[in-house]
Amino acid sequence: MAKPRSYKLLCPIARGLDRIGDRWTLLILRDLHAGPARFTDLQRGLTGIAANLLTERLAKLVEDGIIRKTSGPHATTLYELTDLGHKTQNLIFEIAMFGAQFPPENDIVDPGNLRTVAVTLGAAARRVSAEGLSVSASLIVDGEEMELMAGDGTASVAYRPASEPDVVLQTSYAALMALSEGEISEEVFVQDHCRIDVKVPGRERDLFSLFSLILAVFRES
Amino acid sequence: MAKPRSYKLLCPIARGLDRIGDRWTLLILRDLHAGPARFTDLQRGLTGIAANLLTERLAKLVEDGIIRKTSGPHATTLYELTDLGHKTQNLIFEIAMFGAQFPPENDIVDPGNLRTVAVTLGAAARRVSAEGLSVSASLIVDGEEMELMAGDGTASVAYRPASEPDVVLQTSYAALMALSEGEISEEVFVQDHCRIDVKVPGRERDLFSLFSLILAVFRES
DNA sequence: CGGGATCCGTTACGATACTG
DNA sequence: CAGTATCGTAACGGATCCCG
Repeated sequence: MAKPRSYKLLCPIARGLDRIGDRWTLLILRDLHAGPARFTDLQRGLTGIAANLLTERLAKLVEDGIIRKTSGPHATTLYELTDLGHKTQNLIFEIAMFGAQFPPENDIVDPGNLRTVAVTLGAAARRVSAEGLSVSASLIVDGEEMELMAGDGTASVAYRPASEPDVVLQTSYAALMALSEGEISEEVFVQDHCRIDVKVPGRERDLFSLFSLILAVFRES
Repeated sequence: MAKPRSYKLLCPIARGLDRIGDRWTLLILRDLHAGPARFTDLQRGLTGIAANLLTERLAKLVEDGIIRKTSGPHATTLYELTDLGHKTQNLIFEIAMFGAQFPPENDIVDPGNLRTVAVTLGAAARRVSAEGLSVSASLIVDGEEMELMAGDGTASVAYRPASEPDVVLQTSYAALMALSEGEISEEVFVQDHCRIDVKVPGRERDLFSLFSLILAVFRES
């Protein structure tokens, strides 16, 4: 496989970049933070990464002990983070906080799935102090289901259908990004860009509060 | 300058990587966290980055508002972080924490200066709870002077000669890395790999305590 | 000597096509 | 679904040259 480029420096930053600094690598890890994924899940989430590159990156990540291959249902292969891989959590969050300060390109290409959304929201949710909030919500973005939860002072987002949600909130990726960019207010978002189905009356207020807190995480960057 | 490669994704992580994800870019920022630097300071600290690449990276970082050019003494040009650039602090620290877990390559090339050391130590020092410690030390690594301070519960490292140090500690880059890798103990480090000159008796104990705390930051990764 | 610009061989990437 | 193979293009790396 020919040895890849390396900085060959003793510096821990350079050593880290030698493992995760290649193009696409951090985005692959980003998607895996949403949970185990198949080759094609990753390929779709990364919008057009060449198959050979994805193969190469995955092989190197496995070799470095950052991810591993496992067997999923129907004899499929799944990739998942190892303990070492999970330690990129904060790192990826910090990149997201930094990157959120820059405007997007003019010609955006849409991802084939929304693992990115679950991961970004999840990273922010983990920083939120959700004291006094209690809600289990199903967040459906462009048809993809995520679970948003708050309780015991902490909040989290998972990339999977919610079980017994108090509130079901449907929206679009575009609206969600417009909200987080500050292009639309929370009021406009709720009024014009959401379909909300309250299963347990009153809990929608906790959901809105949680949304505000998550947004605040990005603003404070 | 031909538009550079971009992920063209809306994801904040991808947007961040579009600015700082290119090869060398994060290492350039790393060195600038030690303070303003000239073109050649950076070139030396990065051990063999091609001049055209450094030029290109610096231009893009300036364009994105992450660094700026200023005038130094003798009509020299200096590069320094903007406010936006300073926000990469945590990001770089997280990479260092992650990277410290991997072994170095077999054939290491030595950097031309030790900005990397000041930045890495400084990032760790900032996380330390230095309650009860008070010391101002001159840390001289392979002849390069840094200032290590603790007081008011916080600690810091600066890439500049110390003014009125309580303790002067001379050591080598190799010994320092062996210590942080756990290859030698703190006792062996102090005994065999340091020359210590105590100006204010007793303060050397605070310095050793501070060293222990900084090392602990890396171990907990 | 500091701060680049230019040139050119090598390597990595990106797109498409193809296979078990 | 999960990759491999091929190939044109873009980026990198090293060296040389230029200018104040």
